[in-house]
Amino acid sequence: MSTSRSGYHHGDLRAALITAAVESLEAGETFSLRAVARRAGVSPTAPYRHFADRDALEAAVAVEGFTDLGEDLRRAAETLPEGASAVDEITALGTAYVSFALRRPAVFRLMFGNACDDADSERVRASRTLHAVLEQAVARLFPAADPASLSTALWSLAHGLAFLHLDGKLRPGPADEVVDRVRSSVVAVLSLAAVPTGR
Amino acid sequence: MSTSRSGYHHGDLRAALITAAVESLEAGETFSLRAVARRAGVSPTAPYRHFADRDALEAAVAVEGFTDLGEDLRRAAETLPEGASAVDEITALGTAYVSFALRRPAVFRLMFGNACDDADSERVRASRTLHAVLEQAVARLFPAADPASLSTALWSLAHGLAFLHLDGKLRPGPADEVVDRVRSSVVAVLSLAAVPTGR
DNA sequence: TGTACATCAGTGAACGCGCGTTCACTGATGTAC
DNA sequence: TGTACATCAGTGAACGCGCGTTCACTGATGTAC
Repeated sequence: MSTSRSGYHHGDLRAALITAAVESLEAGETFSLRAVARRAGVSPTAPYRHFADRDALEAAVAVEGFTDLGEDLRRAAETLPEGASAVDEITALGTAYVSFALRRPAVFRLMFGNACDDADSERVRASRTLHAVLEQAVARLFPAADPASLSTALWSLAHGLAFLHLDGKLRPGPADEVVDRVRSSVVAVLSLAAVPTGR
Repeated sequence: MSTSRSGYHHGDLRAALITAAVESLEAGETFSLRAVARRAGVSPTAPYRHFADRDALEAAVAVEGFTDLGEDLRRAAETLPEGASAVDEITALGTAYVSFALRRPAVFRLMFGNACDDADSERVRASRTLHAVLEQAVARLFPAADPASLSTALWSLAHGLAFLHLDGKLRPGPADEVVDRVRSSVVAVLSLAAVPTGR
């Protein structure tokens, strides 16, 4: 593959289109093949050399999003201080998840906001990888718990926090507050079992 | 307001349009003012007698959605058997929430899938009412816990479960399974505090 | 090293579509006298 | 009770828009000889 930029042959238009799509989304535009091409400085039909149709481009953007989110989570787990507790680690993962959603709302929506039933697409695989990573972390941190139920519950907690913030149902606030809210949600839920109930 | 159906004057087109919009969404169509008018059997411009623009109609649909969801939650809380535990009640509320999302996915998405920053709209108020109802239930069921943190956490848990099912990240399955999954998520999270960790 | 040529990766005009919205209009309704 | 008329709630033609996609095309590239 050539890397020259003659102006006609692009070099790596496929990657450039995905980047342009992400930029376009993050600029608040609605996703459209034409707008992406425009932003990449290319004719409206050029994307068809690299993607079968609009949906294929959208799927590629979603896959990139899942990859990025996965990296964020990995980084969050790696940069924990020595002696961090299990709750610290879960909080760190949850915070990374919610932060990603708030930092890149349109990409996050695109990743999750589609039914996308084609069972074996790269896109579905990317989301399953994410789930597996979380499940392994949960199994390691809470070896006595049922990893499937607990990872589903914790993923849902983070996912719900993310979307409720995104949709303005919970006030977004500065970055610090997000950490606090994630932590206090985790703590509230974890300490629940020890607390007397109203019945 | 007249209730005759002469064919020209509709009677209650406002309500009919909201109903048509809900039907249209539940039929899997993308939301559009023209499509809604078509479904209501009325010209494309008739809605403008009742709604300022497309967004106003959309907001009205969202408000109706919040009302319906609120009723579902109230009904779920009322129909609990005698002697149900706090966990039973939380599970029932969560199940009602997730069931609503699965039964009416497009309406649920419309209710939540928009930033909608106009702070004082009926729409925002409807969603706040929902939050308040949940917070009261939590305060009653778990009087010793911090109601704000805990209700946020539990709302997020249900909301995340709903969206992850909707988006195919967790397999939907039959209705029974949803109850099971909500219950096992709640239980997993509640019993976590009592379980030894991997650190 | 030079050249012919196949292939690749773009262009740009054109298509049909459904959309939101405007406008001047008109049929139906209900009220004042 | 009958009629004139204001108001209300629809119509339907028209607009401009951006979209996804097709098509025949052409410039650039790299390889075989």
